[in-house]
Amino acid sequence: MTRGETPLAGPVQHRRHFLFVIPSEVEEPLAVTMADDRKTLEQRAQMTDIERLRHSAAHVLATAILKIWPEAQFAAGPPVENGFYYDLELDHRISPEDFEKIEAEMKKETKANHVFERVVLPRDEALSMAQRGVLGALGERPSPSKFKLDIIQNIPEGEEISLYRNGEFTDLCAGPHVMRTGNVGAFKLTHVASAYYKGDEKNPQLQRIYGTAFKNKTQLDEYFAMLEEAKKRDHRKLGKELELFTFDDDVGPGLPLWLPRGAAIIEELEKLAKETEFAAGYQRVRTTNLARESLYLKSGHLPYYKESMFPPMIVRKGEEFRTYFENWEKEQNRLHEDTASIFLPDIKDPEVRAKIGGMSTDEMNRWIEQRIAGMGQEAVNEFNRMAVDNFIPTLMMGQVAPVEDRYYLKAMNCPHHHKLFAALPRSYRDLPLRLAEYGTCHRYEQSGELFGLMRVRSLQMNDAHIYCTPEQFETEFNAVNEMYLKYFKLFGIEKYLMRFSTHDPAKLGQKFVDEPELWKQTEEMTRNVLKNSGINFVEVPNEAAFYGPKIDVQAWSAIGREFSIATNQVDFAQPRRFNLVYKDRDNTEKTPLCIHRAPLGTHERFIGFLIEHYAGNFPLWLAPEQVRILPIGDEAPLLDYARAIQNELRAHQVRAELDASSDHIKAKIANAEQMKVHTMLVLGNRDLEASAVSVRIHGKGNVGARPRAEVIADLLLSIKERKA
RNA sequence: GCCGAAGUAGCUCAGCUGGUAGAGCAGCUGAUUCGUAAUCAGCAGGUCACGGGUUCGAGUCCCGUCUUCGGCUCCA
Repeated sequence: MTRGETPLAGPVQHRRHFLFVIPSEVEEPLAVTMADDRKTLEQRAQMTDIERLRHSAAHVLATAILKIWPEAQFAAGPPVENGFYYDLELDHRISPEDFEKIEAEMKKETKANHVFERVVLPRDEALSMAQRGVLGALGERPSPSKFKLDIIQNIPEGEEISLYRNGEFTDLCAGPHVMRTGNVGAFKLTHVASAYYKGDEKNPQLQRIYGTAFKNKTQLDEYFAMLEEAKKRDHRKLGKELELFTFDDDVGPGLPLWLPRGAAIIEELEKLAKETEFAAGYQRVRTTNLARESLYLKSGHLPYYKESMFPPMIVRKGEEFRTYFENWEKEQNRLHEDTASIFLPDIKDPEVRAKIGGMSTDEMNRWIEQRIAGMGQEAVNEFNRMAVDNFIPTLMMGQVAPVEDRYYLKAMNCPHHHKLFAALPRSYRDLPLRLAEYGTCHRYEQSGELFGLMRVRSLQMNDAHIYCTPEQFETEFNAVNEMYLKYFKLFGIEKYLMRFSTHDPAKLGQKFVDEPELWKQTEEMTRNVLKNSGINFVEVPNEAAFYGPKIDVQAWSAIGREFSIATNQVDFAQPRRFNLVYKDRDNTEKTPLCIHRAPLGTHERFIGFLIEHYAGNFPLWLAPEQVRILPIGDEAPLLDYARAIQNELRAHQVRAELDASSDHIKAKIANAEQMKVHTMLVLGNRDLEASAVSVRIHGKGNVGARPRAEVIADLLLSIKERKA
């Protein structure tokens, strides 16, 4: 798989967070997916105006680069979400310092206002042009346009081949383009990155020059102003400024440490989830962070998911003894055969191993003597000679470190929860059984994938597994979706999308578990639930998990960053792997369905999302510091009054601080505003005399003085109701 | 993991082609007693990410490591 993404059921996903994952039996070949996904000419023609403009800007960029470096080899130059890029091969490493020079050439090209001319031509002619190096070039060149050549060779027979010209520049291109280069009104190169040709690391590595383009300068400026604004909301920046979390090299990459202010947000989310789930009939459970290898063998996560798990902890020195064992096994002599014939079956027999495991050294020696009693004297001598450094450690392997005894940090909670299901005899009366846990999971994300709080190696999910009968499924699934919607409403998440991934009946038994009826049934029910609930969703065929249909929940933060908050999945395979059963009405044992769900995803990602969503201006109930009391001056009676108010608030679990510094009131306010404290209570002698407090709300300013009791009551109500 | 860039005080950053490490904010101390976004002064704060190398001399040049950031098919 590319980029070491775990081979999961379903396609490789970039910057996606997997709630939990079960490997497919058959890894999906990537190449097939690519072939399937090739865009048709018709699809290509469907470009929006801005995409068309940006695609043309990519041609202008190529033109400019060729003016400076005529030998550059171009690959693909599409429009992308916020601009365009062009991939090229060039010995000179283009750096941002080159941008000015390139942009100047681009400017010349747009000033010249060349027409974009489309030419349709036969395949052999296109091939010949590529051979002569004229595609993606300003004219004939000594070496062929190799990427263009490759692209032409991959164009299906019968599909029209076209090229576009602007001035001296000719490029293989399906189009479409704007009329003239002058239509590319305003542009700017933004960054340079690297990319493999066709995204395959076996292919040459190319330089990717990114830029953006707009109709005019005003729109371009607006775009960059928006980017500036977005930067201010970046959760990494705000996380530091607001003292929410930190990373430390000694702790390790991707392992966030939550400062008190950040932990306060976590506490609130936990409280929210616990209340909501309790009301919805969930039960809390707690499971360990570690488990034996055998658990993950049973769940099927090993070896498929191994790459994404931290390497195992091996109890005692199993590896070392195994090496002895391997060396010993390699010995090709009579001794080997004799001893092997006696001891190999012993070593491989778990019962014998367990027996040896309980022996003291003396007992073991006696046992060995008994086992070799039938051998000739010569063999016994030889055996004794090598027993000390070879054979006994080999046996001890069975005693101290069997191969199975490895422990892994858990990467998902489901196997543990399945064990809890299995811990008690279950009847249909126990279902649905909803087990919830804020469990800490560890995943070995690739170093290049780590990204602030969005992609970490230590994470806590607001996880739960619902075990139910097929009859209960629809109600349960609907309830889960209701919960999602409730949360969206609470957090004011307006832009979201649920991607409903279904199976392809043609791939049953390969990509998808061979349960045609269950697939049909659960997909139908899921579809109904989605339709009836008015949820914004799209159906994505052929992208289901191996074991059942799933829903990915995507949301967009205020700065347009996409978040895959959670996946919500149906699973009818894992309960079977774990032999989970309940006794049904008819006294037969049946396997439950399992729904995996985590509406808030992980603390880490969700808080990252919230930081950007609120730009750090959290609503009162979530604010790390809900109230700060700011006395005007530091006279004793005033400070006593301030402390009394703080104590009263704290008694009601309100996160209230007191600024008793010698700063002037203006400075105290500035400090509190900077830390985005939600409510500031300004106290002067006027307030003291009137038993009042002056309320100032972050972002709103002074809202006036009111009686102390009234203000406190309002604060408590607002927190209790989680008002926006 | 791969490619590229970056790492200087708690934070934000300056430090030119190698020549004794700097500012603002935060911190500490003192003064200031101020009614809604920054009162004044003084002090302290650094193994220039880490480890090697070149050099009379390295924050600066070279190599390696770590971390962070931007990317790694939204596809002629």
